[in-house]
Amino acid sequence: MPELAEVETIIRQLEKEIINKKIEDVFCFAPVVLKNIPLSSFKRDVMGQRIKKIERKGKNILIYLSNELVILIHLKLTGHLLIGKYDAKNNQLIPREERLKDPINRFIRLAFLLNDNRFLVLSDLRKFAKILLLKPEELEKELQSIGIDPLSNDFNLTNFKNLLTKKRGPIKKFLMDQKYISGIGNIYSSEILFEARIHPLKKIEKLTEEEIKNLYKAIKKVLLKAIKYQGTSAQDESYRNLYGEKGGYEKFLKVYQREGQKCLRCGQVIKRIKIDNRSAFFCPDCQKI
DNA sequence: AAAGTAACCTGCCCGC
DNA sequence: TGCGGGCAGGTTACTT
Repeated sequence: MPELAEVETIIRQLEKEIINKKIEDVFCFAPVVLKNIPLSSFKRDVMGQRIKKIERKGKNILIYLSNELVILIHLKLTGHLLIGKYDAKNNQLIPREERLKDPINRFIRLAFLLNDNRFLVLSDLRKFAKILLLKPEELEKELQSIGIDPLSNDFNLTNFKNLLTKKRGPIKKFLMDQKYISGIGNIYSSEILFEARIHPLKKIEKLTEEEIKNLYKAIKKVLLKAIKYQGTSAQDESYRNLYGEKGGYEKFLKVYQREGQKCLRCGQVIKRIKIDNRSAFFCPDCQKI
């Protein structure tokens, strides 16, 4: 579900909504989401703590607590973080029957009750999402293999070129590999390569100077615009922001999920191929191999 | 060491 | 109508 733009949108909304709130209670309906700690310990360590800081590392959401512990949430493919879905009258999570009718809320796996009587909820159809509770040193270890953030100041053309020398093979694989650059997934890798006019199978070692520069610019351009429009909800039950709203970037997608449709730049038919078992969308005319 | 594959799960859609 | 196969935004563990 979420890539950098979607997680960044959620982070900004979380900062608005839950900073300094206290976690009063935790309800878990699928303990499988807690990957490194039993529910009972998680509740013990988290209840009564205040939320001090929210951060994004790649696609990871970090919630810093007043007792120095950090909740790490990764939404994987179908996770949603939602706020405020609760039964105000009874001051509880909306009843199960009601939840199951709602396409997003029917998959609630874990809920935090906050001291403003709202719930922060993790919904996740496929149960791939993970929640970890970490000490600072554990967090550091957990994040050590996460690559540079493409929005950070350190992500400049020189550093980008250096990274490219560390890997060979299809450029799309490189863009999606979180240990080099963090935050780019299947949607934006296709969109970035279209913007840069580079074929997704183009080998890193065959990229020209100009292509590298174009790719660098395309990464920033596409991601910033995607954040501006609060991410992409490509399918019906896909990404939602903290308030359950869809993203606004779908209407700007040029190739992703446009197989068989005409390229908006040249009219050629958009193709889909498999790279590393993931769909890659591209224009065979605009994007050079 | 890099590359491929299965696995984690659930639901939907398509064709037969 | 039912069933099987393929598909889906991500990552990791295991095998070649």
